[in-house]
Amino acid sequence: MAQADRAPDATLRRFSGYGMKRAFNMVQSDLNAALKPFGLRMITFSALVVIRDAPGLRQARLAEVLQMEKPNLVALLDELERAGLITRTRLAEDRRAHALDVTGAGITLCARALAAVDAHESRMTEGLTPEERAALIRALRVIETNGGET
Amino acid sequence: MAQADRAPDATLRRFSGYGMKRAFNMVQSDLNAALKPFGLRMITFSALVVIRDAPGLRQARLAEVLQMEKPNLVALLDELERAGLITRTRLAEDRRAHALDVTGAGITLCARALAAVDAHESRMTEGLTPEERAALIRALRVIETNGGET
DNA sequence: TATTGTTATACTCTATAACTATA
DNA sequence: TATAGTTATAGAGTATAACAATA
Repeated sequence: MAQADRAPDATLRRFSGYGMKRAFNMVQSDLNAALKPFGLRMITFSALVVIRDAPGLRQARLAEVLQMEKPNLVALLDELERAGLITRTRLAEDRRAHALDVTGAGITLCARALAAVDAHESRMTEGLTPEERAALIRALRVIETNGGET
Repeated sequence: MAQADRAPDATLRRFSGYGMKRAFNMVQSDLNAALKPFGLRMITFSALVVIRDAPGLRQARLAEVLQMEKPNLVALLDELERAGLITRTRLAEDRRAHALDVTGAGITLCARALAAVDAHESRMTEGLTPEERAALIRALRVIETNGGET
């Protein structure tokens, strides 16, 4: 009878990682749906925002910031470049490197996508107070930092 | 000068989903490392725990609980069965269905793996008070629920 | 007809090795 | 010799269609 009342995943619910995976699955599908009208995915959106906020940065640095391997960045940037949202410019001071910059069209799209992602964030955190949302983001950062120390 | 002080991903840091992805990446790699000595991965561990806590449940139900597609469960259960941790038994009342159960060896391994995952959880949430950890889990559940309503 | 478990398959994400051109 | 970007490739994880056995 205690057994019947217990959710089958009650043991797993005690772990923050389980809740994170399930919550993130929801976030991911809602976010990708929100970005689809702009021709963006979660990862291309992230790259676009970072390049906009750090004009001229190199690919190796972008890979570092977004915690991805350089090879996986290539197709992604090809995609953004083909869409006319960013440019790759060979640097005069080091002709191996490319400077990344957002085009005018990219800046416009980035701003509109950001508004859509703000709406997505509001949807997903509905029911949380601003303080609870801030505490969530802080707690996630603590976990990220703890993991990075390994 | 304001620009120089700003992290390249400061705009993204305002979104809980970004923090969730980064935190979860850390959780996932630490957890998989913690489970490796037991021959388990995150997903096989989760399945093992759920089967232990809900003996006799069917594959379709397990897929539902773990939010995965039935075809993806097959290889996973083959793996647990080959390792001697679970059994699949044809049901007399519905010979299409399989009842899933954990073996004695499975129960022992499950208990030991759970202790390792508890230690992992402590590592990852170090620096958070018990109240902050509870609030994190609650906030993640709110987000999961908000997503499910879409 | 519908459902359980299964097979086959494809698509995304991620990780590594090795190449090229520059330094 | 080392580094930036690239190519090729392989492994997870995940999603869908369709099948055999059973209801």
